[in-house]
Amino acid sequence: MRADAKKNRDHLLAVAGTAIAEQGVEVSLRDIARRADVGLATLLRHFPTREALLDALLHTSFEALTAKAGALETSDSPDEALVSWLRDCVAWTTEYRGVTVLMAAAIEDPESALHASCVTLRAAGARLLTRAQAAGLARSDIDGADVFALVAALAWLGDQPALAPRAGHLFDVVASAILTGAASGDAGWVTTDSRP
Amino acid sequence: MRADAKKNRDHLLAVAGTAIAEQGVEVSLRDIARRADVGLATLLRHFPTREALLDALLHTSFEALTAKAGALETSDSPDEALVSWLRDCVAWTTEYRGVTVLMAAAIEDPESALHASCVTLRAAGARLLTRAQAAGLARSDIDGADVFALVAALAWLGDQPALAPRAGHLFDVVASAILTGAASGDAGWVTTDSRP
DNA sequence: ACCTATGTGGATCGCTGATCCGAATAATCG
DNA sequence: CGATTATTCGGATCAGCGATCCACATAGGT
Repeated sequence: MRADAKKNRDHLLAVAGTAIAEQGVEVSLRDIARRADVGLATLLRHFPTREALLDALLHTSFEALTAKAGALETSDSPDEALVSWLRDCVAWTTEYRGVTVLMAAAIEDPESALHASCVTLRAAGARLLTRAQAAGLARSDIDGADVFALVAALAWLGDQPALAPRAGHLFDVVASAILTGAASGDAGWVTTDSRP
Repeated sequence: MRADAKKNRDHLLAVAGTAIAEQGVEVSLRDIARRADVGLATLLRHFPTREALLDALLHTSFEALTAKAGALETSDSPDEALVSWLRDCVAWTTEYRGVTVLMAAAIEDPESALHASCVTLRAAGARLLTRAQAAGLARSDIDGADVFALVAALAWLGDQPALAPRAGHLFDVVASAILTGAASGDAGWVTTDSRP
């Protein structure tokens, strides 16, 4: 890659990160190009679609989440491992308002630039789920795709200004449904807030 | 209202219903106007915003759901009443792909044309929840807003092509979390599908 | 039959992402 | 170091969106 091209690419990624943090992933690509003092065509050549831009931007985040899942696979409490990883996933999406919709669309679209990352993430979650199920700590009538969908739904809640205040509490509610709660019926130990 | 205006208004509503059924609530307003052989300005004068159009279109559905909730309030099993009404709500949204996002935005925006309908719906659900809680059949650490958010999240799942196949099953999972399952721990009786 | 208040829709605006292509420039070769 | 070539750039343009304006048509009461 030519030096000026790489410079533009890196600069665009930096600017896109800022813009998305401010306005969410649906920010105007023209805005990003303007703020990077670059033509819109240049942005679109480096990243032909919004998904391609996001994939480049979120690649390290995806890797971090996947790595964390790998580390948790040897934890000695598979239920806590699963729930804490799911919580991390939901928490991570809050940094990229609107990303959930794109990921939900990408998981079944092999053409999407985000497809591979989403599939990897789902597989990582599935492994944690399977381990918890094997230990009898998670209900057995769900699979990795179910967990991915539940996390997506909870992440979407966090994206909706009117519903976001409930997202944390509802995560606990849903977590209590995933776990079989052999220890405690209301799964109080995963609760992070203290509403009645 | 002048007779020709009313004719246009009714015709627009009919055409909009068809178009939304085909393409979801984000269908181009220009398309609706075109298909109704009417200028875009005419559509926008009758319904200044997309929300206003939807409110007019969905008004009878909202009334039906609210009425059903009222009827269920005298049911002799508050838990079944709550869950079956929630299921109706989720099922209803599948007829209007994408409506969930608009409703989630409207519930806290008094300016939205959909605001009143959403608030009414939430209140109806809250009454059914309170009744189930009073009978000790629903967990006590959630309120009407939580249930509204959960239904919205499940409805959103049904809107995502990749996640929709799981929506029915995940409704049961979430329902089992809402109910205290005094009768059966895994709330198997609300399950409608038979996946392992 | 007229007259006015009401309704209409083509034209236009600013915005979106997509695409084209002449101009600019980095990298390479003589 | 200078010339050549392949790459990159970005202004211009296109079709689409919703919003708005206003000259024109017409329904309905007088």
